[in-house]
Amino acid sequence: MRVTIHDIAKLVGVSPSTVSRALSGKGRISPAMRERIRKVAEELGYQPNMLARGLATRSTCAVGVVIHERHLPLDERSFYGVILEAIEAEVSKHGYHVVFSTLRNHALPRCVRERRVDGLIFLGTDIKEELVRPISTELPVVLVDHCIPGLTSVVGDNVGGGRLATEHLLSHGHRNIAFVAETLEDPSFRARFDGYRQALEEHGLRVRKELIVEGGRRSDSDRIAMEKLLRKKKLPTAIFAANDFMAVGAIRALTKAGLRVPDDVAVVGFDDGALATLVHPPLTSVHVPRVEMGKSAAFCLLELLSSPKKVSQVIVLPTPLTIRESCGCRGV
Amino acid sequence: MRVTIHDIAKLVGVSPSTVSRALSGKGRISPAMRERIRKVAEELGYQPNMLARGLATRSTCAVGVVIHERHLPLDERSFYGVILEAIEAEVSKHGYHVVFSTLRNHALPRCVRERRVDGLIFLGTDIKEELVRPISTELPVVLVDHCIPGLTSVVGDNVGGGRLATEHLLSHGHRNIAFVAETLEDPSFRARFDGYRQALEEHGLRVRKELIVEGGRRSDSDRIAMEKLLRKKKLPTAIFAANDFMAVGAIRALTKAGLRVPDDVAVVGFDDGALATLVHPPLTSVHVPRVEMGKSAAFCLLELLSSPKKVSQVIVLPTPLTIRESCGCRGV
DNA sequence: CTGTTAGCGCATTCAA
DNA sequence: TTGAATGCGCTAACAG
Repeated sequence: MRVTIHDIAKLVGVSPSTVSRALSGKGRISPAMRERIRKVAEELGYQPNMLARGLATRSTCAVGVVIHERHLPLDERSFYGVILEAIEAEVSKHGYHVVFSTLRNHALPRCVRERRVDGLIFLGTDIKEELVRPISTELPVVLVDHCIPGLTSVVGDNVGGGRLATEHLLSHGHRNIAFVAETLEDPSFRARFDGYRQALEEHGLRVRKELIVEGGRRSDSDRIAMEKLLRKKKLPTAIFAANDFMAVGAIRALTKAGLRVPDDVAVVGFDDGALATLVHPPLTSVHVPRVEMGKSAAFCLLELLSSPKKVSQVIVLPTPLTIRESCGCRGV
Repeated sequence: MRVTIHDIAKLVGVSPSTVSRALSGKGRISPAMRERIRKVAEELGYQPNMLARGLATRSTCAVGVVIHERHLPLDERSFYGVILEAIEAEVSKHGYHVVFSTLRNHALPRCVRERRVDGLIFLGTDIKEELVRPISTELPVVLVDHCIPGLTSVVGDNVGGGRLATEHLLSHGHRNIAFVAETLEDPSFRARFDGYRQALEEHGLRVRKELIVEGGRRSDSDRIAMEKLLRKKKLPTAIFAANDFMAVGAIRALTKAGLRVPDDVAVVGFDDGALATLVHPPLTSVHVPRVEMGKSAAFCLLELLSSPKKVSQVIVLPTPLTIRESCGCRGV
């Protein structure tokens, strides 16, 4: 049995509540007594049982990080791992723990049912409003990479990034720019597409249906999409891919087809993750600040936890373009 | 305030302890009464407060998953994300939660100090024995990707995989096979190297120092290593890379240098993650069964949790070679 | 400033 | 089979 405040109280000759006050930092207590108790606690190797404390204070000092299983696996293609990690780094600084869980069938996560967490961060676009809104009335909730009216969320500037990428290709003189994505049903990809459209329209160009290809939500989505694209009679001179995975797939498919990147077809991706520098030519890509997104989400949640009735906000993080070579620029 | 067993008790007209028995499934109770209570609980939307239950039963229904910060980021280069996910999938089936945390400075993870978890899974090779052994006397511990005598661990067959990869290259007729790694200080990479050596020696060949290159623990380790290698007067005809990241870097560096893969230099990697099919040519790689590793680790831990004094074991998972094209085989 | 009392929500004796 | 009493380890309200 581990040492409790009772053990310390007995040893010091005070009451347990005095020990509690000395150790929890709350409540008035004389500095001398506090030091004495602290020392004994230290010597005894006392560690508070946070579950007990939580039961008494009705707080858990834990936040849930929930990701929908559709966004899995958390492998080389996903960037939620980095966000998870950033959240953990941030909340742990403030004494909070991370309960990681996967959302299956849009069912209420067990960690909230069991009241194991004080707040929740949802990762990804596949979060149903019907699920989140009821939760948000009981617990502070922060969304990452997704927006629901009235809820605090942290997102990258997908529209702006889409414009940036497209404008960059336009500035290289391209007029036939394809848009390649897994699916336009995903809100993030849709937003990136909107940016693409805006940029085109501002340049007096129209979105041409035959230049939009989707590969579907599947592991070989890139291959499917590129097969569709390469089958067209007239190939685009540039491709804006909705994420790095598709961009890398595009480069591979183009190379295989005997086309040179960027000379025959330029490619720009979106995410700017580790993949971008792993391919040849190095991928020009819209940077999504994943670490900042995680940090920011954690920060927002901690804020909500400390001041319950804070107003919700949408934090849009900038997504600058990281220029490498696949767009046709000379290597930096 | 959420509904508690007292509310149910009052409504049904029984004592709280009866409700507890009915709902927790433990203790004798008449089936009729149980059903009655269950129904009311259902109607009231009762959800047990697991922290309270944990305090009473001194169990948390949570396991900690700890990764050393050196193995971060959890980005496209890491495969611990997948393992984490597999662990969560497995333990959640049994009602357990995952507390995810990062190990900094080899300090005792807070989740164990605060007794928030019933058991612990350590991910990665960078786990000091001095840290883990004391913990393991208090809590069941399972190691993934790392071995410490007397502790249960789940690892891939690194030595066997190293042999397999090397033998495959030997079977292609290669005699000058380089070994490229981030660092041989890492036990996994060291084991893969040992497999490489064994295979060579069994074929009457010796390890040649000039064919072993390390890039160091850094983000551009692949570049550093390949620069070293390409500077040699005599190039190898094949490269066995200690992981996919280095293999991909090798392919990129070779391509850049005007060499063809696999015609001029064959390449085999290790991990067989998503990267392997993202590069051109598709990477032949030793498969590390990450999902199985996670599942297996979770299973071991759950077993230790249910039967406390189970003997420790080392589970070695097979690492077959996934043949694609970078080794010189025709595409499958 | 400190001790006493009374829970937090649940499980688990022991009687009945 | 059920109820009453007690405790898990800690905090908090109220006295003193």
